[in-house]
Amino acid sequence: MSTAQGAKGARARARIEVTAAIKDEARGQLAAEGAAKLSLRAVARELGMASSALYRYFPSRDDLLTALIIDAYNSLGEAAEAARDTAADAGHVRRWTVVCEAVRAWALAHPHEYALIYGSPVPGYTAPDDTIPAAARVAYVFTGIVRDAHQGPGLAKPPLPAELRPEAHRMAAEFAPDLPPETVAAFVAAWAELFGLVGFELFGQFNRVVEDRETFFRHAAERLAHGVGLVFP
Amino acid sequence: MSTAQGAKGARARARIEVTAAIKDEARGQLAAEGAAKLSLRAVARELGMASSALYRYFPSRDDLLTALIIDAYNSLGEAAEAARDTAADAGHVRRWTVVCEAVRAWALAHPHEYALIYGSPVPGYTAPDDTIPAAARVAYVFTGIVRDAHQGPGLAKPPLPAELRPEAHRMAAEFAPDLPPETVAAFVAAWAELFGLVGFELFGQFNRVVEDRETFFRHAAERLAHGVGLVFP
DNA sequence: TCGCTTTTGTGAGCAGTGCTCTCGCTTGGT
DNA sequence: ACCAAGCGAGAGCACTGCTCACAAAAGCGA
Repeated sequence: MSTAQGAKGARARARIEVTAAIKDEARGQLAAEGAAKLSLRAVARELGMASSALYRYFPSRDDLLTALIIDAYNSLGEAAEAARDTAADAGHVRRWTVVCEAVRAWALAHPHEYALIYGSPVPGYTAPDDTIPAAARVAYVFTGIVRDAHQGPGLAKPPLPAELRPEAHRMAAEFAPDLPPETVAAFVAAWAELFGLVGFELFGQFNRVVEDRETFFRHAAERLAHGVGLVFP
Repeated sequence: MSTAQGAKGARARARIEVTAAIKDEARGQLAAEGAAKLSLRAVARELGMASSALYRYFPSRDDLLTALIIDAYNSLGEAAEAARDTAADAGHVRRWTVVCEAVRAWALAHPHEYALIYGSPVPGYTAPDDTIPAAARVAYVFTGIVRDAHQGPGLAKPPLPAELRPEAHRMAAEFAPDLPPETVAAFVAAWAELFGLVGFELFGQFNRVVEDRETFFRHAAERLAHGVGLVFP
């Protein structure tokens, strides 16, 4: 037999350990210098291994980056979920804005990671499929709040122009059959608009324009909540 | 004296000519492959000059990039202005959405340029001062529409929470003393939110989510107009 | 236990990058 | 006609992502 250790052979355990070490070091460089300056050789150097050895774990630099992208999505998702849970028994609008503020806070704390996932997608044009579930986590937190409001008496239906009805019905049928189509359409827009607010602040578009960004953002988020139909505090 | 030619000596003319050629070639590479793959050496190669000669015109790669950034802002600004002029005598909401759609169309037509200016700012953290006036052009088109509505009877005042009043007054005093503070605050938010919508579509966040993006965007833009207080069609 | 295959790690090497420096040539102004 | 400034060329440095042939090492069936 063998060492009868934890599980699945020491070989496999070492592999995931080294993989994690590489990602950690890479994440550090990403946070410090940005995705553009993330260098495989520097990561290998810091880990005391030959640069070529790193290719046993990630077939290319882009693959390392997409791994970091997934981690970033999950980190942001966790932050959003944690914020939702701390405000579990507040009103719907309050819960919405609390999560919005958590997203903003995460972005300000991890600017380069945020740029990696919501800025220009550096590698190719279309995101790899692995990123989709991780990316959906934040959105899921928001839809959960909307869903709660819908089950209680806290959701007003936004107006839905006739021209947009087919698309709204399609989106609702596919992603949230239990929610009114007008709500789903309004939510998708608010979802994108929220990240417009965060991105503008983070990428310097608000420099010399918005000063008190904290309160500005909070009220913008509140207006987004109203736009989705969240009415009670 | 001199050659009595067009102006300021042939030397200077040649310089701006070569500078333009470099920018053109660089813009081509940017559009084709993205900012990450823009290579000074490739530009020089394509122009038939030594790569070191290029440094007579742009002290560094980042300087070339910021030149392209300014050009991109101006190109987007021109597109917005042109759109505004084509709808000169439509209602305020219609003019607003027409300009929004022009911004979106420009972004879809120049994805890498858009990513360069509204995606992650690649060079440093703060944008060079030269970019500010160019960046303001688009915003100025929108404020022009809002101002027109304000001078006519087409502008409703959005609600302004007490907490946001100081900031709204400050922004209004600084940028648009002729507009109500509540309008200015709502506009700044709508401005950022608009680019959230465009960015999400362009960067693939709407993949598998929004199908009929044209009409989805149009109505989202309309709702933004209403949020700012634009009421008449 | 032996032997074999698969997995890891190594170092050299290729093609490419941004950028610097020195060297000559051309040009503009005086 | 001279001299300084501007401009282009080439070599070179330090760095990058990535590939390849090769050597240890670990796992596993016999």
